[in-house]
Amino acid sequence: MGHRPVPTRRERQREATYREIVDCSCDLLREGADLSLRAVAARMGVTAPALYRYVASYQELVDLVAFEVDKAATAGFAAAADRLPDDDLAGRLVVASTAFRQWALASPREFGLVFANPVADTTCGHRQEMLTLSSSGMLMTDLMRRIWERDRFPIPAVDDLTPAGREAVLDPLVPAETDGIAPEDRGLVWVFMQGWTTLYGAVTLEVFGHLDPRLTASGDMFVDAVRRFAPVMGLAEDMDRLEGLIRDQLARPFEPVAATAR
Amino acid sequence: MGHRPVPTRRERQREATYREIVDCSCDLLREGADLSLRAVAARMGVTAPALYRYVASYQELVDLVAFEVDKAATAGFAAAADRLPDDDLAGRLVVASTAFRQWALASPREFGLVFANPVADTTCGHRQEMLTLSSSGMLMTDLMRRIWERDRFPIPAVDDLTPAGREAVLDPLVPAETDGIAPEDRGLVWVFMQGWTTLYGAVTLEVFGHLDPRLTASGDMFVDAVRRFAPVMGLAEDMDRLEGLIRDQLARPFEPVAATAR
DNA sequence: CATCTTTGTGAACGCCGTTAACGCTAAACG
DNA sequence: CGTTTAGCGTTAACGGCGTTCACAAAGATG
Repeated sequence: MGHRPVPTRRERQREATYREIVDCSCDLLREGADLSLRAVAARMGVTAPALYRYVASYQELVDLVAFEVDKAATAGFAAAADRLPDDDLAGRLVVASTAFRQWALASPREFGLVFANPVADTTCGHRQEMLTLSSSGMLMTDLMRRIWERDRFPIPAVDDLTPAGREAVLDPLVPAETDGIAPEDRGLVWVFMQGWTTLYGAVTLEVFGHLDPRLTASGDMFVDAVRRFAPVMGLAEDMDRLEGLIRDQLARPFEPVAATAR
Repeated sequence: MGHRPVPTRRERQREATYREIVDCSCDLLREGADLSLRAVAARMGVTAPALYRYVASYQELVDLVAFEVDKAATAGFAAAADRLPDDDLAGRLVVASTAFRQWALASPREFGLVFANPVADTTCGHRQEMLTLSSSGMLMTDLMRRIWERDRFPIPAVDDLTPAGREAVLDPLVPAETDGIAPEDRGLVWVFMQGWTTLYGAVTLEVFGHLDPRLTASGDMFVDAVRRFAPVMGLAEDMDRLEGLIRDQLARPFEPVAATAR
């Protein structure tokens, strides 16, 4: 299996071009310009139609960039969590979530690309992978799973879920880390979704400017949302300490992890 | 004051044109086409530059349409709530919220226009009105306020809020119905915001396709989100009945209220 | 060598927002 | 009443966008 079919010269060339496309796109976004085939092409020193050898349409470029942006941002969230000891799982979770919020507020364009983009056609039969492009979602759900494995906080019984809920947790569309979760414990996946709903809601509200700017500046409503969700994961007792960690993370500017080669 | 400065002929003409612009824009959105000055102009039997006599830019057209779309949609939510007795405030609230969700899912383009639009510049000093364009938000907060006036469910004390929270509830930017709320009861406004965060989050998540389609189809996660918020408003006891109302509303297709003349 | 595939180019099409200079027409004014 | 003027619409044009197509250079393949 892993015998890696040695890339031919052309294949390497092609992959390098792909990376250049993504890099130029990210540069454009970072500079506040808006993403366009022509702009990317120009920056690469190439004409626009050339890009059609690599992406089939503008939308495909957007999807490609969104995927990479999400991956890069997630690395940043993980790095923020790494400031804490390995065994402080709850701390890592709230810090990663806070880093997510700060990234979103600092890079609304990128956030919109990844999370407020009409994610693929709902009618495209091939079991739309990347419901959430998953990279960042995965980080959070993984931490939640490990907290549960340690604390065994109460989760809904699979039989108590609605039929659609049962289906969704037993055979999830998002390719999360659910494989290691026993069928009878799949109520945990429901908690994943509750948490994701809460986090996504709080952050999106702020990014789109539908919250009082003073609260967005202070982060108080975000903290409140986390506080209200904490009991679901049995973290009520720990919450005062956790709020400290959140506030601490809120104080430092979000720093993206440097793009690693390869 | 109310002596209505009888509109001159020109003024009536001008206002009629404004309405035609909005109407044509809505038609375009409804048909799945995308909103553009040229398309609107063409549909009006006019050339594009003519529209610049009415809106200063494309963005201004978007804002104008968003405002009207929100107003019209809100009328639909209110109509849905009107299917219930006047004194069933909690029922009206959940039904209106459910209608909001259904509208959003049925008209994602319009929803995006109103609620996922980089709402004005945050740097524009003039105390950005319409943080949420407010029409629909107003409907919900009004119902919440009336429920509280009747039930007096517990609300946070103003002094328990964070400094930014205090400022935000005492001198709110959103021109809500807060005027009638005594300063010492302004903790209620905090509950408004919590509710808005929850509702906005649940709906946006679904509209942007970041939830398992089976759950979006069944509405189970939406119901769950409402269930988790209900206790905050002291509606836990009533929640089984309310879920019935939600499911009932989920079953009927959302019908926009017919545009009334004037 | 000849052949075929891959990758880029230039020109063009149709759409977009926006600006400018120019008429027409209906209200406003003396 | 006639004359002025402000409001509204026009045509023409600019630059930018995604996208298509026919074609040329360059690389890999036999």
